Amino acid sequence: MARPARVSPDEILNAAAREFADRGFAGARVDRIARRAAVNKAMLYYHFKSKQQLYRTLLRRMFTLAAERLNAIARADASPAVKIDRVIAGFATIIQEHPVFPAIMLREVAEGGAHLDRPTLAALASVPRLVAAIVEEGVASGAFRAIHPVFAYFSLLAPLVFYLAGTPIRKEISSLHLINLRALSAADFVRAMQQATRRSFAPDPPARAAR
Amino acid sequence: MARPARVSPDEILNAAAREFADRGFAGARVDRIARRAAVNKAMLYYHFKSKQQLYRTLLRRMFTLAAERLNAIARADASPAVKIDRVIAGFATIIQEHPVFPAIMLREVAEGGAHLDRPTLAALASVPRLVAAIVEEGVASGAFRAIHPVFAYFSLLAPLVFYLAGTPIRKEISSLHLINLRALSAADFVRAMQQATRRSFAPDPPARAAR
DNA sequence: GTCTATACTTCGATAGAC
DNA sequence: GTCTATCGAAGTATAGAC
Repeated sequence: MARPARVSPDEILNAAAREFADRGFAGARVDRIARRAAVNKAMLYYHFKSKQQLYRTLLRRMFTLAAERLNAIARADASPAVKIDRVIAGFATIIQEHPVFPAIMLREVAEGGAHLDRPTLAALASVPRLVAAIVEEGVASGAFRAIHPVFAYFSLLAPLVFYLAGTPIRKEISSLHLINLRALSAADFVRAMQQATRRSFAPDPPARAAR
Repeated sequence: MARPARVSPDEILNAAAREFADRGFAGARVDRIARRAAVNKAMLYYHFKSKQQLYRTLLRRMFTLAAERLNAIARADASPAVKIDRVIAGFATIIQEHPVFPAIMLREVAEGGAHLDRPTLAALASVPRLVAAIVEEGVASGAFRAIHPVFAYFSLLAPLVFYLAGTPIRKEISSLHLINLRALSAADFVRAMQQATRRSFAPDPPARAAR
């Protein structure tokens, strides 16, 4: 008694994610999302009341997923430095599992959150809050020097997102021979981020016989 | 014999910069650009043959300006570490002089350079090339540890752009009381970036009596 | 739940007078 | 160089049959 194959809203959301990542909210075409999901437009509007609501649902999911991963890292029994290593690797893992995330994040930052409602913004806000909690824990315990949690958040997340979202443009620039740069894989980039952050967050060695 | 006040293409470009920053290429409306520049649409099309050409002209200017500033820094007589401090401050200065830049950069990275032609991409590519030259100089002289130039470029630029472009969404999140974070001015952020980068790039102290 | 056809709107771009 | 008026294309969303 197999149920007839039903088009799940999930397939629409996946198609929407690719379209919004490629073209942004304004550039995304509802027709194209429907075609990518192998659904007709009316079906899409049956599951989601508008392009905007589809977008909000998608972003709320993204942010919630990231917050759940970060929450697991923050609650684990590990030193702040190890947690920060895991945060960096965790962001990279999420992005590799969902290659559309960086472009969507970049665009939404540029939009100033214009298409987001309160619950979506709340889901978004929990991401920096969790990172800040780890940083503050490390600063309080002396594992880190005095780092501003907001600075920590941006210096951790931004290079990863920028680098990974920038892969297409980097490929284009290098295929036009406009610049010749040594290869740098995503895994290399993560390791470089971890090394740089460990050095950047480390407390100063106490001045010899201070005071 | 004052010339009659003529609408300069520059005013159209300034209006276009704000519109493209606020809404992206796809979301930008030619009518709105014209209205913002106090010009009618036909006038705009008299100076620029299409929305795309207007966009390309704008971005080529942006990248060229940034490359010129970086070039002056790279050629100066200073240590690599000081040059990197100046690169960070220089990016921040350019952004403060042109507050529309971050959003446009974020969007263009997300677009994968889709709207750019070869000369515009060439202007863009010279920015990471100049940063890479400074980093490679520092690595070669022993002033820096072995830093990958591409990693250096992204870890310098991305946090600044992300942080400054994210100001509107940060204000919205904090005005909704979704998160309560200590203030962090742009100048503070620049100083934090400089400190973090100096620590991150510094060479390892030689192991005591190694070998 | 699923589809076709279409109403209504808005946009990029141009024609043509001055 | 500058303007008004408008065209044709393309977009979001819905009506209504099945």
